[in-house]
Amino acid sequence: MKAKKQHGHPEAILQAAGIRPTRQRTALAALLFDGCDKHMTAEQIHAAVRKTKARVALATVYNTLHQFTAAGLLHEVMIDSNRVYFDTNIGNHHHFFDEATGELHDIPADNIHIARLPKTPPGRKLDRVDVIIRLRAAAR
Amino acid sequence: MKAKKQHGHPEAILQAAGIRPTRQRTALAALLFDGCDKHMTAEQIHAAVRKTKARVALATVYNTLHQFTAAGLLHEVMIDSNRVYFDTNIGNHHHFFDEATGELHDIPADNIHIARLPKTPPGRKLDRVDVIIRLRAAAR
DNA sequence: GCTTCATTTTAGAATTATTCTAAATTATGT
DNA sequence: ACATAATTTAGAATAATTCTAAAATGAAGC
Ligand SMILES: [Mn+2]
Ligand SMILES: [Mn+2]
Ligand SMILES: [Zn+2]
Ligand SMILES: [Zn+2]
Repeated sequence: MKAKKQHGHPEAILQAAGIRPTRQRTALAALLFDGCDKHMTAEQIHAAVRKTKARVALATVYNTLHQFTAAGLLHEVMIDSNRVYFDTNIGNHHHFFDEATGELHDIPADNIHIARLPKTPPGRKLDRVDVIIRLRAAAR
Repeated sequence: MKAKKQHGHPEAILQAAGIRPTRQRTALAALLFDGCDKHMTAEQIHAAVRKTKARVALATVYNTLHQFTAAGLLHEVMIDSNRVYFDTNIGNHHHFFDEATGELHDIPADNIHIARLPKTPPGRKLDRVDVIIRLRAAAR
């Protein structure tokens, strides 16, 4: 009754993405695509799936997250040199990064205006523009 | 005859930053603060200093880079989940990241206009805004 | 120049996120 | 059911970084 965004059965999402819905992939999809935006590390996702009845090896968590990313179901966010966050919000948006807690929060794309973007160097194409607003604990 | 930006003797730079100019710190400062903007990883800096007569342990490279960063002589740039880049350009600017080569290139701050920045959450203060333009090899 | 004490450097071990390997399991097509 | 391909798995391997505890160096006082 509170879920944000559309979300179908995990199996249907995987089918639509051309990924075979195995037991472990379905368990991970159910966890990730519940309609709420999430930013989680592989370890966090592994811990979360462990709390359900499903058993999924850490290597499978990594494999699956990379497959989901390749299929466009997730985005990788690299912000902290020693963790990758997997973002279930695949729309155009930016991030607050709270350095105190390591948490990421979304900023809708239209909350930030970027103008006069320099043109991309020759032989390259623009992949994406990431804006990261880094936050620290306030002075007092 | 071609050096960009001001740069004094490495020892003077360290003195001014309140860092004791030891042999290894001076060697690293000489390498980094030659007036040209650089984006290098610890391993790259270690390799570069090895080519000079100076002998510096990798642990010392890491220690020193962190000290330089704490003193405001360098900025850390986290873009690639498995390397930290140390940036000698400490002014306000942004980056192109070439995913093909792993190279970083500066974008002057006034080449990008950011408007309507959302206000920082309570209890937090804005540390910095990083804009990363990710590039890939062009289609053909 | 020596002695002393604090600071710095060092080699190597440890840590941690992630990837790899090769074998075991599971799913699919017949 | 059988054969075959895809997936999963445990554990080993890798790689960036940090830690440890010992050795070297630097500053200060004599
Ligand atoms: Mn998080
Ligand atoms: Mn790593
Ligand atoms: Zn997000
Ligand atoms: Zn830069």
